[in-house]
Amino acid sequence: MSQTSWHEELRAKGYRVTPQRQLVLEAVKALEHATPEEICAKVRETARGVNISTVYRTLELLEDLGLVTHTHLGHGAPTYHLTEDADHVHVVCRGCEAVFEVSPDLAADLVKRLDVEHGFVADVHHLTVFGLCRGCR
Amino acid sequence: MSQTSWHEELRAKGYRVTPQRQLVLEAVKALEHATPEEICAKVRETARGVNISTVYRTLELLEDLGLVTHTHLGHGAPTYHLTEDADHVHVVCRGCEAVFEVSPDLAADLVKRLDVEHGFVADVHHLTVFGLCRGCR
DNA sequence: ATTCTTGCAAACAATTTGCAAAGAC
DNA sequence: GTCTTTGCAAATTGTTTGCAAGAAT
Repeated sequence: MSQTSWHEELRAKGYRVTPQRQLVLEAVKALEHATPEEICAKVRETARGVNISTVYRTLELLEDLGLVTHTHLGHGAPTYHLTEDADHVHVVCRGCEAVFEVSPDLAADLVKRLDVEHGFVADVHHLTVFGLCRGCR
Repeated sequence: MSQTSWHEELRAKGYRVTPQRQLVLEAVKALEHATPEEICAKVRETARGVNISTVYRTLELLEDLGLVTHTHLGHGAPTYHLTEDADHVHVVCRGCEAVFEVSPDLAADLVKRLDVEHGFVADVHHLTVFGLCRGCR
């Protein structure tokens, strides 16, 4: 995904390329699994700030464009990451709150059976499995 | 699970059996997949109302006792149901918002591999798979 | 009588929205 | 210059908390 490709995709759809949108995308790329608040804080480290509502609006836009995705890793705010970095399933330990990333291959059988037996196409990348890790069980 | 068993379990732990707690549990049983607000509304259909904060506190207590569990079926509030009715995996269609319940057996392979390959004990009942159903894909 | 539980109102966290000013094209 | 986007403040939604009054044991 080159710089120019999403710039042009934006413009082609009548949207505009703004510094805020570039900064938010860069923050998502840099942070990995960041909440909107964290992304906002990261962007504010640079000179020009960005308002939290702009972060929300921008994340929604970037998600529509398919550049970022989000997951719910627990109770609070969702976390965002680049779609291209998203080839994993999230595993969250309820004991120590640790978040692991495992191969989507582990869920291959589940995905296949949902498709064959129910005609359902699962989005593995949004999947989060809760439970207890080795140290906590 | 008989009436008396959880009443006595409550008392044994120093808690008290109150009408509110009985009403909330009955509402969870009756509604299935209900949010705290919905449970509150259901209870208010009966003569004596229950405050929303009491609903939250009661659900937390009932969850500690293992009588109810919750899942996140989307963006908003979590949904609660009886633990004994919880032997299924939730599948949510992002197209039509429909919620399906499928056999936990579908996830057996995932659970086993998480255990064998990562020492992680997955809680299938809290699992929610997002994707597109037959009609929406 | 003691101690737990409730209701209420206020605090809190996460998110959304209306609208005028600023910016991209 | 036109039309989108931003910032700001206010409104919304979901949840928690402090505390005095009320209820269970």
